[in-house]
Amino acid sequence: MATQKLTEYEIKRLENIRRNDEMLAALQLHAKASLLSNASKRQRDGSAKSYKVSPAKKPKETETPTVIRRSLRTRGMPPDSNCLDADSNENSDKTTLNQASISREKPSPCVLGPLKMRDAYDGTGSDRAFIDTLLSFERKLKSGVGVKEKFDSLKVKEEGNDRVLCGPVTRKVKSDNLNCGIKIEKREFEGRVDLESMSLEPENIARIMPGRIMTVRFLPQSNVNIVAAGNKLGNVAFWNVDSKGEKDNGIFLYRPHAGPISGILFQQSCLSKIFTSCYDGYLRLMDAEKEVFNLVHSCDDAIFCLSQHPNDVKSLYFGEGRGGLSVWDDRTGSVSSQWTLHEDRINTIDFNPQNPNIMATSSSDATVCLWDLRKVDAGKPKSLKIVNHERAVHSAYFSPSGSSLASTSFDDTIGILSGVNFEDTSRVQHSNQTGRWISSFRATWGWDDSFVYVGNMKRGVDIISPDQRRVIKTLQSPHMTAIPCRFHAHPCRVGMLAGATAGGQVYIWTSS
DNA sequence: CAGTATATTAAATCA
DNA sequence: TGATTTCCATATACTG
Repeated sequence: MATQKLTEYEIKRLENIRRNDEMLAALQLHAKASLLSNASKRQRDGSAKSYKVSPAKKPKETETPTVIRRSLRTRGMPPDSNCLDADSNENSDKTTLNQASISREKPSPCVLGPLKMRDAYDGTGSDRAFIDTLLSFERKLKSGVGVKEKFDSLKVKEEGNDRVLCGPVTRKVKSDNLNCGIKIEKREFEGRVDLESMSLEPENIARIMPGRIMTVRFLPQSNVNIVAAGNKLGNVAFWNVDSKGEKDNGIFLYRPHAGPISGILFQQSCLSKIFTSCYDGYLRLMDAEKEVFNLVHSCDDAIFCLSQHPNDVKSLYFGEGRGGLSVWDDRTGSVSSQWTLHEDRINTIDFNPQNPNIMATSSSDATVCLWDLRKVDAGKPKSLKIVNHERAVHSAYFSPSGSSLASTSFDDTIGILSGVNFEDTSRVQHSNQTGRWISSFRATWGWDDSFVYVGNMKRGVDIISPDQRRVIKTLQSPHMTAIPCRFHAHPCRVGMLAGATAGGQVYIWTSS
């Protein structure tokens, strides 16, 4: 065919253009370029991407030099203030409810070294109040207040007064018979939630950032309702849910990264330091004391997930590239271990609360694996157990007691793994076809082992009982105008559930 | 088999 | 209101 050669040429060319585009983005020239161009042109930046290649649309740049990403990394650009297009951005969206003064522009992630929070902050005013809030928690922690609080805000409901409640709060588990070394003991829990009382109040809804939210996390502190979320554009936003009517409605948006945020990690022991990971290959540490996003690690591969060992908070575990898992040691400031555990990207890493030596990974290679950290050495890692799904697995989380594991897969099932040695597997049918624009669903545990929460394509939150193996209730609300796809249950507050959408909204369900 | 092209999907934005 | 754009997800159907 005559067009064949042309197509190949086109492909090569577009690839060059794409890489050039990446370079431009990294160099922060995009923002400047678009500032130079007409303001009405709302940064149609993506015109040169390889999406829907139409030969008619020739980008301006014809001959693009090949640019090596590597060299950019090493070129430490100073955190120049002009990184951020100082768009005070017409505050036209004064619409309903809570809205941050969001610049819907693409962010301008820039700095390849430490990044001052002031420079990363995207807002008209000051983020002083927010920083001070974080520091006040820190002071409180140091003075010993509130460290051990858990589930203090809500008394456990009376037993048996609700037919919907079904799962036993405690499980009978024998602690012998450990043929694979997984020891899960019985544990009492009091995180029982009254599903019927869960509601979504309009004031607990906010659009806190532009773009698709990848991850949402509560700050792990009782009597504090702050969520952090990361989106596809590399932004991290904080929302103090209780500061209504205040400036910016308590929403603070930062731009520390240049790609999708794959993980946000609060540290129970130090609330002023927050880790973030990104597809751009960077691991940053936001330090509210020093008011900086430090660059703690960078790699060439994308970081797809981030987790922290419960008993060793100095060890960060993150999924890197195709099947890689790395451990970053905060003491030495370097990667201490690196394994290839899967054949495709690792989507989540989770540790068993009862036995933190047991780690679960979920992967796009359609498997969930359990690992014993004591046995995963430098050699060829061998998993304790493999759970096979039909398609990519997007999450695998241990239940609060540690006696179950819930995995969510593109094969339209949610897998439940339970039993003394996790020998029992069961499946719950659930449609997980999110398509391209909605972040994949991840069944997320609540406050005890009774339920997992997972979004559905009809703008609802399906609540699944692993014991009954079915959806027992769906949270719905006329206020929920988009599909909630990522969730987090407040670690200290039973019944408070955050759901995040592809449009930057966060819904906070509360229980009376 | 490795690389690639494409349909799919929802929501924000644009005209 | 309707049409357009988003565009590092995935499975499938292709090509060389």
